[in-house]
Amino acid sequence: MASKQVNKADIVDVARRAGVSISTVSRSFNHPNLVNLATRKKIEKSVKALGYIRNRAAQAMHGRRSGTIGLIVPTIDHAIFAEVIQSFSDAVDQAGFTLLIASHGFDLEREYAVLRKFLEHRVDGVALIGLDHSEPTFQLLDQQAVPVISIWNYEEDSRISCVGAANNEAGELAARHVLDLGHRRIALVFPKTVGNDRARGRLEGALTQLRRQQAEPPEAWTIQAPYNIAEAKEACGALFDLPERPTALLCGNDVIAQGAIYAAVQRGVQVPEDLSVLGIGDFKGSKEMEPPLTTIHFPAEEIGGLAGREMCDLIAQSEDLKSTGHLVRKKCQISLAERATCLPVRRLR
Amino acid sequence: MASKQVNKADIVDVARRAGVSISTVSRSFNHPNLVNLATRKKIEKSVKALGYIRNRAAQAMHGRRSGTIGLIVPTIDHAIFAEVIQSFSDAVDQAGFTLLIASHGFDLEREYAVLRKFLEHRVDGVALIGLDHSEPTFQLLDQQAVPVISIWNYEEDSRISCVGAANNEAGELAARHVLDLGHRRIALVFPKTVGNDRARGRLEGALTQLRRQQAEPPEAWTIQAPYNIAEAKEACGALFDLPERPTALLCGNDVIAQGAIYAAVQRGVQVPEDLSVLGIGDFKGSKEMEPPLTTIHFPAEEIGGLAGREMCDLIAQSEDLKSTGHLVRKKCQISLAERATCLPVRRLR
DNA sequence: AATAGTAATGCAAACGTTTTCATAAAATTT
DNA sequence: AAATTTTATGAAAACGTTTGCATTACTATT
Repeated sequence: MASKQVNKADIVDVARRAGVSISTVSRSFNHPNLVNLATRKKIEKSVKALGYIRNRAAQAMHGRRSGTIGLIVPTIDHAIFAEVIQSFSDAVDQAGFTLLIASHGFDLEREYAVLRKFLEHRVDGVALIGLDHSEPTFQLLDQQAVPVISIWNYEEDSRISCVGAANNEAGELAARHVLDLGHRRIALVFPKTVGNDRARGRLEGALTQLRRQQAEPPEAWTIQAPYNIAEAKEACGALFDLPERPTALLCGNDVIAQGAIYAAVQRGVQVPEDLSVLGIGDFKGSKEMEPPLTTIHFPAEEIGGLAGREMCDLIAQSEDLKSTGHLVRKKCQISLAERATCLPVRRLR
Repeated sequence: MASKQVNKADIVDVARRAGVSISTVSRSFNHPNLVNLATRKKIEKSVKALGYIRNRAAQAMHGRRSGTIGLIVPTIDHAIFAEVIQSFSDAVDQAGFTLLIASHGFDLEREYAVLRKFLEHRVDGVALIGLDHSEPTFQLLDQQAVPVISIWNYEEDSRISCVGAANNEAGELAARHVLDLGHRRIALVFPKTVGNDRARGRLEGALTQLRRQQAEPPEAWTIQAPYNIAEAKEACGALFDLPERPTALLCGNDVIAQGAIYAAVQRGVQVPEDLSVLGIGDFKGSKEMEPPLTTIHFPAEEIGGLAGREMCDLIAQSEDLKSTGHLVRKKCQISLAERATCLPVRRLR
């Protein structure tokens, strides 16, 4: 209530109060070394007194960068994305950028719409999750020539720059582990794969490996579960109620694995004695579960951080526009985190 | 590689190509009804052909709103914030706003810095978590007269608008429940309370209630654990190794409760038979745990959504500046979610 | 047929900066 | 002491929009 005609101070006011021209004020922000120390002090004082805050929108209008980066994710509200968002955010924050975030709920058309919105705001760069995007999305990115990076997936022939891991390798690694433990009766629980190259890659990798060793699961043992504990628990429950039970369960991610384990506990199925469960992802908390979850470790924090820094580099490069549009691709290593939910299969019972 | 002199199209180009003035083009975007249908079509065609994307930075410069809202959270990477961020994001998205997000890692000075950054970007509104903020933060908000809302906490005499629940009530409710079950040997595990009014409120509420019934826990049974499964598990482990063990454990939030249960499982302590555990928050997955966690339900989604809509209203009001700066406060109801981790205390053994 | 409205458009100022160029003053070199 | 370089500043154009005002061409009213 106290202040009423607030919000007004602009660079002109600052200049007037300091008794200098606006050029000098602007310069004292952007190239302080070009202005006399005494003048700078006066300006600083004036800024303080007026509560002046620079207007980046006005700066951006000068072909200067907006200082923002847009991040588009399927959803914020999942352990794994939250982690990657956090580390990406920290990385670009450190470089002085401000992060715009939007989620599209696994809908590629909404992704396109969000991208357009971000471009209206003149983001300096765009980050997306995964490599599955609609054709219009790719075209828009190309046409606007905005620096772009894909997080989470690595593919050697990706259409845009990417920082991530190879999901098919994760699937393979997972399958190999349970096979190595002697399992042959293996079930698969994966999320829907359309428009989700992460899940698809993992599933394909796993299937390839299983086939190679003649352990492809029957139809009834390949089930779908969304990325969500409650439904995963339910779906796995149904699987356990089948007359024939597998000795090992390969899960598309740790959340599903968690659901599977809860479903098992509920039915008195002992993990790992009666059933081995393997996750993929190694989410926060997976290590601390009881029993600690055996899973494929994805270095989410590393991926997010690396992607953030790479994004900033890409933007810096696009500045001096000699950048011939070469793509950068970084592959992060995944690894098996052997913990307590997998056991060698019991000798022929 | 195909496109090189891209990125150029501005409103002038569009106007030229369509054979009209820029005013007309601008109008056809902002007040379509004022321009002839045929002209509009021509303009539309020109826009498509040139791949023109409006520049919001330039719009914002006209005193128009920037179309952005800034959300500042302690951290993105926690179940509870992720949920509230998601619903807040959805709500403001729906109203056409773009969300700027930054985290401060529970550091109130960084919070101030982030706020400044957001103000440079001329966000139309700011949302913060909780009501604990530094004095400079409050002053800046006041001085810049930017619409602001606090998410998560309700306080009837809050300094800024707020949408949330009363954390002290949650603490009270939690304490009352275990007391009602007959417990008297009750331990408390809470996160650090400095700069965190959520935790503080809960702890105070719980203590008040316990004192009222002469069940205040001894020093050794009031322990601190960060908001993090691994460390919570460790801290609770230490508690369980004490010679005297409580019969009930009141946890500052569900993550800590989860950690506590894991620590118990690890030591063969049966929950709920040997130990009742009560969480606060009702995070995603708490219901699905085995055993399902008894906890105080916080309607995170409701709070986030409500806050988002309220934020948009606040912005709309500040437009017609008759808004006499009155605060809005909304209290969301919490409730006890009785599930399986609490049992009445055994009769005098 | 003259007048008053209305609809559609254009012109130019404004928004808050940055930056190029010009200039004045001070410091350095001859 | 004159000439040159350096340092510090200001004036003004530019960035891409929106919008108030002016203008023109119709349409409806008398």
